[in-house]
Order: sequence, then structure tokens, then C-alpha cells
Amino acid sequence: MYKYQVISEELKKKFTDGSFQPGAVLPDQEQLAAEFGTTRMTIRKAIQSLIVEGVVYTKRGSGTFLRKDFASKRDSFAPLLNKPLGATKNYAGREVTSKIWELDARLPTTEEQDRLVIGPEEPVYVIRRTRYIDGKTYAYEHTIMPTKIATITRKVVASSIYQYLAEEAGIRIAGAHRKVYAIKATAEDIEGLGATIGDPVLMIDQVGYTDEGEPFEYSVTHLPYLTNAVVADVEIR
Amino acid sequence: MYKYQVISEELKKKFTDGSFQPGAVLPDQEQLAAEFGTTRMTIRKAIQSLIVEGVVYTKRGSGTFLRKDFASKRDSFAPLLNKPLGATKNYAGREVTSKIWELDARLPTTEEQDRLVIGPEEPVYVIRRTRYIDGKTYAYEHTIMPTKIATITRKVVASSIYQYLAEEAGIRIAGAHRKVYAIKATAEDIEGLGATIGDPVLMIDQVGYTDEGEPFEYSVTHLPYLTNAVVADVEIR
DNA sequence: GAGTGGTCTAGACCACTAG
DNA sequence: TAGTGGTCTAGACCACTCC
Repeated sequence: MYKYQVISEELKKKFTDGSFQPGAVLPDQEQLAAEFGTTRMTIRKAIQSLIVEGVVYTKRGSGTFLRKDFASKRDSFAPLLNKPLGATKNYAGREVTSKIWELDARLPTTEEQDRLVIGPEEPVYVIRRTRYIDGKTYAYEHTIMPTKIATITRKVVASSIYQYLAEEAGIRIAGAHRKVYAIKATAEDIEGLGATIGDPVLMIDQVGYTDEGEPFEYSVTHLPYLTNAVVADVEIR
Repeated sequence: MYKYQVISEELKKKFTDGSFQPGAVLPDQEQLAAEFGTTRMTIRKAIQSLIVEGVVYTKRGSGTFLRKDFASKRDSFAPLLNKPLGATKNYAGREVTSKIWELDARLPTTEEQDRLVIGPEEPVYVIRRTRYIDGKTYAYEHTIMPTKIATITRKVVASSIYQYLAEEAGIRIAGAHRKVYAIKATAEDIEGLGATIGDPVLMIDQVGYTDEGEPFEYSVTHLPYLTNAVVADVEIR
């Protein structure tokens, strides 16, 4: 763990334990640098990551401030567009289960080759499953993943693919390109989500990248309407 | 314009004019620093912003690479979830027009008070308009904005509210909290988007913040399905 | 004008990849 | 082992806010 990560964690602890009121101004960067025995550049890296997480914001000429709505409303049932979509991690403490519709391998379509930047002879897994949180239908997922990334078993698919990739296969998810659509329920949605024909469905089309910039999954997630939405917190520079 | 921004633009130019093949490795950072007459730290900032934009990726120990799917990725008609939703700026060079359904002021509902963190006696504007890009229906917007933020005229609403806020009223948009839903077309959508009853509609619910962390608008944007989606590029740390 | 965050320099050392 | 990107230092100057 790098120094700036340690400092960022340390600061977050201070915010949650009440050392700072929401909206309060932090000590200036020079002071923080002295306090943590480092330089301003390193403090700035730590603060930068807190900005991205939506914990603090800075105002040139004024200071660094703890967000007023820092502690408040986190949505409990919505995937966060600025985080991995994996349900297991985002809904820790809840019962996440899966029904597996398909786990297979085949050669990729041209569309899939394109999205994953692989050749026509590189086999991919096809994974289709419905996910439930606390027994309630949460999402229907259709995932394509090159087999060279990791070996996927039925057991992994039944629990958490992302967790397996991170902890067992050493894959670090670094980013994703996502597109969100509203569509009419397909036959798969009627089966996978219990949707009614003609119902709106929220569809998230995503290509996930590893920290090496390599696409490792192309997935389409369907969320039932009325009971679900996606959330994005945005920092504009 | 800062040096790292100039360098980042300069590099992007080189990528589009074919000096580098997709997937090609860039000169190492030391070399780029010499070439641009600067230090590695500044080159790194330039590269960092290219990473966020999804143009290049780095591999420690190996080099910096131009994404293979660099050219293919641009969507021309989708709002970017990591940017302001304002059409005028995102679609510069295209003809953005508006039809105004309503421009009025009244006292806020409790829901609106809540979202904007204002009192019941602080008046708000109510703005409803349909937006067109190159004559094509793009979105239907319903915006609530405290009148204390700025004076809004019909002329402003007809062109660009965001641009007016930024350039005339000195408001800097620093971030937003957004929620994206799939819903069934409402009566407003049938009027405002020309949607058919029962059609899916993509709805973006957003509270925008100024650089002081103050909510300045609560808006709901409806996008017609089939012709539109939203895009999010995510960097996960 | 004093104080803040943002950029930039010129180095050093560390972590990682590949031949 | 050579070469790459990632972190970190110890400063300097600039842009901006607020009194």
C-alpha cells in the first residue's frame, strides 16, 4: 500500500469518527504534509482520490472541504455507475444468490471480437444468470469473457465472478466503458426477470478493463423497471 | 491552458493523424519529457488525462500504448454521464434548438426543498422544454432551480441554461448526483418527445452542485428509447 | 496582501516486464 | 539485467479567494 493510499484511508477514518463536521474545512495541504511527514504532492494525490470518491471537494484559494452530504443518503438497491457492477461487493451483508441459465464456451462472434479486442480463434465463456438480493430479483446478466483471463467454474458463477477474479485470479478491474439504454423487455427478460411483455427494462452494456488496459469482459445487464435504477456521482473538471 | 493540457491535446492530434497505429507503443516518458521540454511529472499528468478519456493505457514495466479501439469508441449522440448533461456544450458544432413548454416561478414542493436543500419560502423556477439536435428530438427536460441562483429569461431557456450560468452568472458546475431509470412514457413524453403510449423512456434524475457544494438545480431528463442512450466511462481505483 | 490550492521542476528510488 | 512506468521529495511559482 502506497503512502498516499494510507493517508487517504487515514483521512476517511477521521471523517467518519466525527473529528470533522460535514462541510468543515480541512487543514491546508502544507499542514497535512507536515502532519503526515510527507510533501504536498503526496497529500494532493491522497486528496485527489477522495475527490473522486465524492468525499471532499477543493476550492482554489479557499481550502479543502468535507462534503455536506458525505454521510447521508447512499442508495441501498442501486448499482453505482462509478463502481464495478458486481452485486456481491456492493451489497455486502445481504444475501446474494444466482440462478444459472447458461455456462458454456465457444468462439466469439465478430461483435464480441471487436468489443474484447481478441482474435476469432480465442475462445470465450458465455455466462447467463439471474441475480437475487435477499431473494428479490435484482438483475439478469449476460457476460462474455475470454477463457484466457481465468478458468470459470459453475461454483464461481453461482457466487461472485468479480470476487473470484480479484482474489483468486489476480485480475484488477481498473475501469469500464458503459452505455445505458431503456429497452422493451425481450424473451430473455420475461424468463430471467419475470418481466411482462412490453415492459421497459434498463440495460447496461459494459466492457470492463483490467489495470493493464485489457478488456476482460463484455457484459449486458438488465434491470427490472420500477424496482431498480442506476446511480452516478459525477465530478466535473 | 496548462502545459499538461497542451501536451495531452498535442498527443491526441498525433493519434488521429496516423503517426501511431492503434495498439502502438508510445515513446517512453523520459523521451516525451525531453521532446516537449518538460519533466516526467508533467508528461504523466498529460498521459493520466488520456487514460481517463480512454485513449491510451499504461503497463508498468512495459510502456504506454494507444488503445486498439481508440477510433471506434466515439458515440456521437449520447450524453456522457461523467460530464454535464448540457446539450449545447456536448454537441458543439451542431444546431441545438429548444421548444419551451413552460417557464414559470413558484414556491417549492417539499420534495424539491429536500433535493435542493432550501426552505419552503425560497421561490424556484420551473422550466420545461424539449431539445432538438439538428432538428431531431433529443430530450425532454424538466428543471427546478432556485431563483436566487440567477435570473432566468425566456431567451436563456431558448438557448443554453448551462452556458448562461457559467459565463454570465459565474456559477461553476462542480458535480452532480444522478439516477437513471427506465420508465413507461408519460403524458409529458407523448407531448414532449412524440413518444407512443407504453414506450420505454430513459429518465435521468439529477441534482447539480456548484463548486461550493451547493445544489443549484434539480432536473429530470427524458430520452426517447431506441434513438438514445447514456454513456459512462469509469475509472476504478 | 495573506493564505489557499494548482502546476511544474529536477531529481531519486521502487515495482514491474521482458529479452 | 536493462528499460519501463509509479511513487515520492523539496522545493518554486502561479491562479485564485477573501479580508
